[in-house]
Amino acid sequence: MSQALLDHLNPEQQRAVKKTGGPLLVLAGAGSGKTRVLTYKIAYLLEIGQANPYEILAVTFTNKAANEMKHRVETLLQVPVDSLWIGTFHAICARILRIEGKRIGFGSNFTIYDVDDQTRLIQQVMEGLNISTHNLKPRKVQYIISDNKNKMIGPEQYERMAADFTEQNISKIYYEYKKAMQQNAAFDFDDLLLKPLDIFTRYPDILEKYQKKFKHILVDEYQDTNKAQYHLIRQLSASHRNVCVVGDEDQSIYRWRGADIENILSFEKDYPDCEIVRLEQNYRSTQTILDAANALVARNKRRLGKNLWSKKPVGVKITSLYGDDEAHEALQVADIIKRELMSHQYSYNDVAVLYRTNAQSRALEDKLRRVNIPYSIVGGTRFYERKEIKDLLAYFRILVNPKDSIALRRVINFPTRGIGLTSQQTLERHAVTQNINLYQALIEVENIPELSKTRQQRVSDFVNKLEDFRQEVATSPAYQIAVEVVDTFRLKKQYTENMTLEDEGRLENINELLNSIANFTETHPEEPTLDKYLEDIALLTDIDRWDPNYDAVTLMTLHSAKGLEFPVVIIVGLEDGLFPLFRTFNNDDDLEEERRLFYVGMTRAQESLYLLWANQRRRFTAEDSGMSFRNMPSRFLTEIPDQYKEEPIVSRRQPGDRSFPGKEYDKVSTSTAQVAEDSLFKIGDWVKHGSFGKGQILGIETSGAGTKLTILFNQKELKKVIAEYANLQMVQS
DNA sequence: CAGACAAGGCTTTTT
DNA sequence: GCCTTGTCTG
Repeated sequence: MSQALLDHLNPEQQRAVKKTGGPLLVLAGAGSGKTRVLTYKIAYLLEIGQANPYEILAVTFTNKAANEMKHRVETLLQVPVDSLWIGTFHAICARILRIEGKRIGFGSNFTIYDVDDQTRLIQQVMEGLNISTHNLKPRKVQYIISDNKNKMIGPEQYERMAADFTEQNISKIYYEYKKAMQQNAAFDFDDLLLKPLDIFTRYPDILEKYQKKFKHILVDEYQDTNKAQYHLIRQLSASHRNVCVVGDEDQSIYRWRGADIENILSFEKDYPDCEIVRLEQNYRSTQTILDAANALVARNKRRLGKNLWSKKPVGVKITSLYGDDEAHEALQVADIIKRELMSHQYSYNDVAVLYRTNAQSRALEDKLRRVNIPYSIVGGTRFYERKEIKDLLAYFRILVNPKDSIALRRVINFPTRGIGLTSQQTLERHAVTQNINLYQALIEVENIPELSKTRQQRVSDFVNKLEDFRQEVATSPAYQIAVEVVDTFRLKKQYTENMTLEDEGRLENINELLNSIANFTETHPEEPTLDKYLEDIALLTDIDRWDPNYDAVTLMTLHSAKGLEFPVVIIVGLEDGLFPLFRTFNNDDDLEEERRLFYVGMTRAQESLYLLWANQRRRFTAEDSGMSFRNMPSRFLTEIPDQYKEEPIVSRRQPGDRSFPGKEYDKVSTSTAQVAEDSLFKIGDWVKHGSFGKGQILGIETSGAGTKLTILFNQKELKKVIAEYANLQMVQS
């Protein structure tokens, strides 16, 4: 049987799988089958009796990859491997924290704070410290704190390094933030990695337990590990030293969040006795795409070097196109998709459109919707970050962890129940002076004479309901509680009263969340509790929520595309300043990372690759909102040798193609009549608006902001909207 | 205290 | 355009 496993692999892959003792570095180029190697290696270790499932730790980059890998191992071996430890760094750390939490004293009911929660907490901390949020934005402080955590710099060390007044303030905030997180029994994403390390240092017996347990450790995407992750692997593998890391330095794209490419570059130094296997045969792309990508990335200095080759045919050359602006670019994308689907037997989900920034998706969405090409977006405004969803989740979070004051503040007066700002401030003051948490203050509300009897009553009504649910939360299934909470606190009522289109959307989202909880309850029969559910969704990646089988074109950032492949890949926005971004021009390391990102994008393509850039693009930046930029083509385009590219197709947009007037930023031709003539919209046209519904255009005028349309909605509401923003769809009267 | 309305910032990538 | 924040009124 074990030989049968190996038969599916090429000689290098076999070598990687068969090396079962000691450190192993697998340098796996794009599309060289590294997931396959990891999967087979786990299967092989189990098959030959080198390890039991619970003695293997495998770290993947997404939860989806973890589930797929586990599933494939089970298919290969025909036995379940439930006790395997496989997941993302964050998921595995959360698991360790739950197990060890009780003993360490923080309990196992902690909450995971996302960036939004963190920022709110930082804002509170700043208010408490009397530091104005005017010049120093909480969001920026959040970023700085996270950055320092990624480098394993704590508040003490940061304080010592603080050079100026602002940094001294940040250091104060950092201290208080850390304290507040503890009081809230909350961990942020960085804590999830740092806390286990902290525990290992303070409780060596716990470290020893895991060192003994994990006889074999496998890590995927090792080039994107940060300092904390590096130390975790180092410490956990110290006893058995059977550590296999797989990665590709050319695909390291997370430097900005603390990933250190040195981790993979110096693996040999860390483990002088390590074996190195290079996987250079690519099974994904045509030779043309591969050669072009190789030539591009060869310009980078900091790499171990390899040369990918493919047995696949040479294939078609890379197509590059350029057009007028983002709307025109989107039109070209739509054309490419239609053409590819017609000339090959592709379906929509064979096509991916990749971009550097999430904001670029809007123009694409607009166009694809108009021409009826189905699409699905990965990332962007995330489902779990929507207001109505966060409100609902806040209720659940309080039930699981009443110390979570961010969640409590969020819903203490939502839906409004007569506990206004003044009452809240009184409660907070009481909490601070009595040195108790906010939830406790609500429970003891009758001890707060500053609040009138009616106010006290309102508070205790609220907190008593919560207390009732808290009795249930550990035992009842998540779905049951969720439905009861929505019912008791009338969380849908807000949105059912007027039923605008926006309300409908919010209701849909709430129902979708309830469905997902129902689904969770069914698929986790052994522990269908709310706290497990909350942890699950907190650690989801964007890709985890994406369904590759749904027949739609996929729109996502280049970062999200890592690890995926599509027959047709279209990369848009290849303009100097956007990709690569302006701010990377003066820093070689940053520029090399942008180049690697482009390399990742190119190597997603199996058959055809399209590269697009637009002459002019409207961008929102901190300095200049909504201005249009003139762009030069990306320097990366010229770094691809001509022999792999078709002559660039320069197309001027035909007047009839215009989704909106193209020249209004030129400041040359802005007379109303002319723009109105150029516009896709005419007076009298019928359009549909996302929240206002159907309406008729009564007037068109131009202003500095764009084309202003006066529209009569539902025959009664007169509104002025900016055409470029309004997300309008043309409809028949 | 609640709701309506205006004003201003925003977008580099994500666990 | 979106979203958050601040201000005003009943």
